[in-house]
Parts: sequence; structure tokens; C-alpha cells
Amino acid sequence: MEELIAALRAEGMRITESRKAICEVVAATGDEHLSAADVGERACQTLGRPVDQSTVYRTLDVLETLGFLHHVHLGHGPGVYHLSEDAGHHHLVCENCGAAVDVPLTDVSPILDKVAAQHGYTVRGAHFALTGLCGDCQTA
Amino acid sequence: MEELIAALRAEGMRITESRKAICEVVAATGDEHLSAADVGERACQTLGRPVDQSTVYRTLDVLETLGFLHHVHLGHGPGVYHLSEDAGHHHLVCENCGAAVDVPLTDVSPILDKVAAQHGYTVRGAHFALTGLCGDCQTA
DNA sequence: GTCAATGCAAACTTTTTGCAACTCC
DNA sequence: GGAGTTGCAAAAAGTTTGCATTGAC
Repeated sequence: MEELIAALRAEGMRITESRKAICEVVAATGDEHLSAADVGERACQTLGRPVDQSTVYRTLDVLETLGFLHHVHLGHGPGVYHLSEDAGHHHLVCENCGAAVDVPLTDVSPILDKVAAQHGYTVRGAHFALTGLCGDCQTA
Repeated sequence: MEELIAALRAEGMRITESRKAICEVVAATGDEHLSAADVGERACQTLGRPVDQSTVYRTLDVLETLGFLHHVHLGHGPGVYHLSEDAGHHHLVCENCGAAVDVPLTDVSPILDKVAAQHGYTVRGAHFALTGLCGDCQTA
């Protein structure tokens, strides 16, 4: 959290109560995947007063631009945000129940990189999830 | 096209002018990826009168349920529809310019299946695209 | 005091839904 | 004639934007 605030300050940006609250929520995010609405809700609780959704979006956008956050799409619902990691991971989502698991990038990168290279592409990040059926939904 | 119409009829569904036009558009789709709006626009031209977007969505939904179509998400814009193929393919999309290439499923399935299996999942289809940078955008 | 950031409201995009009118079988 | 379909309009969900006011520096 201190890191996020410091980075914003280093960019010449102003540190408002709303931003502080959002940074706190984001920093406290473990490997959770929060939607913008989730972040907003928690920020409101942290701050004890309403924080506008547009402010949440704008702040998340800033943090994403600075490289602290990524947002991914796990399904048809809202996009979800999570802290950037060194390694990164793909997401495997059940089409039926929505359960999601993280897949270390190292498990899939070799092939994806190779395939992408065949088309002149460079795979970067994991903006969309891989879809399938989880164990429970297969048996059901 | 005849096949689509026949299938609808076989399901006890009614063949209207709008449906015929939409089926014609869809059947004429090579390996293009059309959004619902694209399909609607072409159907209007084919038919010479307006076809409501809701009718397009409902018809595409029927065709998808019957297994003739799939829809995928290539980026943040509208979903796109394409005819089902025996083989199927993934999509590799440039984050920068949006250029998309099809990747044969056989090129990536082995790994994806293996990784998914490690988590008890079964990968099915390719509902979301893989993202990266195309050759042009890398050099730029 | 300035200028960035906020909150509010309104626009926007894509997709879905309720419902009366229609028309295909 | 009766049920499946349509078109229209309105709603829904997620996100973005314009703008006057506020507040950080």
C-alpha cells in the first residue's frame, strides 16, 4: 500500500482519501480477483463514506497503467482486477459454475509462445480466461 | 444454408423471412468472424427491409444451441460468431491493433488439456481469445 | 491559487426481456 | 386457429465521459 501511494506521488499525482482507500483495498488483496464493484464496496467500508464508481474505475485505471494491477475477464460478467505478480498466471474457468483456478504461466507459456511465434505474435499476459468444465460439473 | 433451415424445421421451429435471411448470412460466412450487429446489417441488406437486433440475437442463440455456431470474445468489443467446424480453433488477438489470427486447436490442445487435467478440468472450446502483440505492433 | 481529482448524472455499448401484434404451420 | 416469432421499447449490466465543485499541494 505504501508502495502504491509512493508511486502515485512520484508520478506527481495527488493523494486523496478516496485513492488511499482504494489503494488500501487493492494492496490487501491477496490472490483474490475483485471486480470494480467489489473494490468500490470495500473502499466505502474502509473509508466510512461513499466512493463513486467512476472514481474507482479511474483509480484502477491509473494503477493498471503504472503496472501494479491487471484486469482479466473470467467470463461474461464484470472484469476482475488483481495485483501484478512477477510470474503471472492464466485462469481456467468452469463454464458451468464459474469456479476459477489459477494456472502458473510457466505451465502454459512454452506452447503458447511457440504457437504465437508461428504467427509472428508475442503472447503477453493472460487477459482472457481459458474455459472448460471443472471436475464437479463434469460428473454432474 | 439449406442445412440450417432444415435443422430448424426438424426442431419444429418456424421458418420466417427474418430467420431465412439470418441463416443465409451465417451460411455465407466463410471463416469471417461477424458480430451480431454485422449479421443484422447483412440480413437487412439481404432481405431489403429492417431486421430487429433482438431477432438477430434470438436467432443466433438458437443456431448456437443447435451447435451450428459458436460465439467468442476477441477483445473488449462485441462478441463474434462463426460457424462450427469439426476441428475448431483458438484465436490470437493483437492487444494493440486488434488483428486476429486463428490457431488450429491441435496446436494448443495437448498442453491445455494436460494443464487443465492437473486441476481436474476439461478444456472445452475456445470461448475467449489469447492476447498478445502482432508482428507489426511489436516493431512499432 | 492552481490544477488535478472527485462526485454526480448522463451517455454509451452490448445484450436481454416483456409484451402486443403478427404469421407460419 | 393457435403457438411460435417478430418488432418495438424499455431494461439491464458494465464502463466511460462531461462538467462544475472540491481539495491537495
